[in-house]
Amino acid sequence: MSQTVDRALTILTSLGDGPASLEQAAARIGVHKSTALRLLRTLQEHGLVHRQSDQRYRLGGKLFSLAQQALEAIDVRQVAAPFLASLNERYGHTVQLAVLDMGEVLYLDKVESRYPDRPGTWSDPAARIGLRVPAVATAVGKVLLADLPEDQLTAFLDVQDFPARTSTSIRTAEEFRAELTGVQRQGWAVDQAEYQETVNCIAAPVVGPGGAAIAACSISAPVGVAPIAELSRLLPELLCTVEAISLAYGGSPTPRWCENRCGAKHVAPASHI
Amino acid sequence: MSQTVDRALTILTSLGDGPASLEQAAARIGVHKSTALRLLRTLQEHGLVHRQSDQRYRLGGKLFSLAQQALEAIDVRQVAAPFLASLNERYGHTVQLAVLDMGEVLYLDKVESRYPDRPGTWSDPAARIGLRVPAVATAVGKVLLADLPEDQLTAFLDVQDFPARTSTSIRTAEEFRAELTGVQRQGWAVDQAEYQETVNCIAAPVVGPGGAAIAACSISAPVGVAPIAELSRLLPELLCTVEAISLAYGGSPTPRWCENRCGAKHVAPASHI
DNA sequence: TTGGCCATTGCACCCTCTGCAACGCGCCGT
DNA sequence: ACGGCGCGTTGCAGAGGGTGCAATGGCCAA
Repeated sequence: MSQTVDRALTILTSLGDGPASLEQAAARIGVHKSTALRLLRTLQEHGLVHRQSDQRYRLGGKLFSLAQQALEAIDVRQVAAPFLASLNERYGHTVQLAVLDMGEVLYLDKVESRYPDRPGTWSDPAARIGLRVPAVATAVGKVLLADLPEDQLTAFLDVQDFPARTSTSIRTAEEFRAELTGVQRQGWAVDQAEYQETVNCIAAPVVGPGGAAIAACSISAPVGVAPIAELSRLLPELLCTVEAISLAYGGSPTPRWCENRCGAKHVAPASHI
Repeated sequence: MSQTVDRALTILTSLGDGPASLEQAAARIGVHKSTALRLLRTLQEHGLVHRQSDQRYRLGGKLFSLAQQALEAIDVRQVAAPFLASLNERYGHTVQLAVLDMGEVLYLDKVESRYPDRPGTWSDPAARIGLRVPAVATAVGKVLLADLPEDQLTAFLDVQDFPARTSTSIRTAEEFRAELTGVQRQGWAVDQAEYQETVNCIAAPVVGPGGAAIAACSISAPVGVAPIAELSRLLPELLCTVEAISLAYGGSPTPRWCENRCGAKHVAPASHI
């Protein structure tokens, strides 16, 4: 829409691939050096890029504060937090909250499993708050995609490829559509080691006031800790939790496309004030 | 430098204060609605802002990936990580790595204390990776400011105020300059509950190839766990650690302004591959 | 010292950004 | 139901500002 800003943001994004000199940065987006210089200067003034001692540019520290503020602005997260904690406390598995953002799954919150196989900090690449993962290979992704209107879903699947991440990965758009149909019928989704060979996952949608799935909540565990059959036993609990979150958020208890779903009694969140 | 980009980034920053409608966003930076619309659209195309269901704009999910990439691009962090872990393992206190960014201290890494008084996750507001705190009230800040060239330091102190955060906070620029002189002489800094009433801290600089302090490493502990005298006993260990990090990073063992400093033997980092 | 490389600056052209005004749309009150 | 109101959106003409070229400056290595 705005060429100048577009170029500046393209440079910013390109710096995500690693630091770059002025010439490199200019070459990456195909503009003259002097143009890139002005854009980078402006980005630098705002702290979004940083000039290191070797004069190369890299992403700046302001991004941390913005990311933090972005997280705080997403209010589903606030509402869901105590429910996630409660779910984690009861079974000890990893509980996550995610949304769909620009065609990818974006993790908003995470309560770490009790069996400490991974530190679970920022630097943990496995699953981190703010992490983006492909939607088609995860249970939360299926749940969120199942809520998309038909035209958006079609547009999305058209540009999507289905790499064989694991032996159980879904490999075609047709297969995935069939999977989504099942998700819509039952109101939840499962990921049987489709993204990571060693991790199973079940997910269900958080429904907002408009009846749309605004987020998804998942329980995941290493296959060694909980095989899919055992994880499935927690399904009623997960469904109760997402219903409770949905109601707390002012939404409907079930997504508009869900035809039937187990209706267990609601579980109050742990007493977090 | 570039008016258009500057306005776009100003809008972006202003969204950190909370979601805003188009008119509000336009008013915040004092431009016409249509101008703000185009800027916001461009930001939105790049995922830096998100338009929520009530049509208001808020910070977008792309910021998470950028923040993550920004963290990875800072290579001091990679180099220092095993040393920090080692230091934490030996004494159990919180160990942090920080840099100076836009006149503020920016925490790059943190190894949590073993005494679990705080969860220490993203949502922990006390001290988080990516958190920014005022430089004049922290030990790491003193160490990093002590390395600044005189003119930059003067410019910095001119616009700096010294609020009384705690009873021991430094209150004037003169007092702070005196403190810095001491820091330069001894090569390390201390924070005796100057930022938070209950937390003491010692810090020392990581020195880069150019002889400048590129980062600072600190050990901190609640006053109840370790009074300042006890914390000071860890000073030799801290100094050894920053020397080792500096050498691993290709820098000098001591900062260019450090006149004398205890020279204990280097400690190898824990065997992280 | 010299050469090359890269960041930086000055400048003229003209692209594109801007603000205005008109329009569309949903909401609320009468 | 109607009309007014508030807000987002669009088209357009003018000019402010962005762009690329070319020249300068500074740094490092040969």
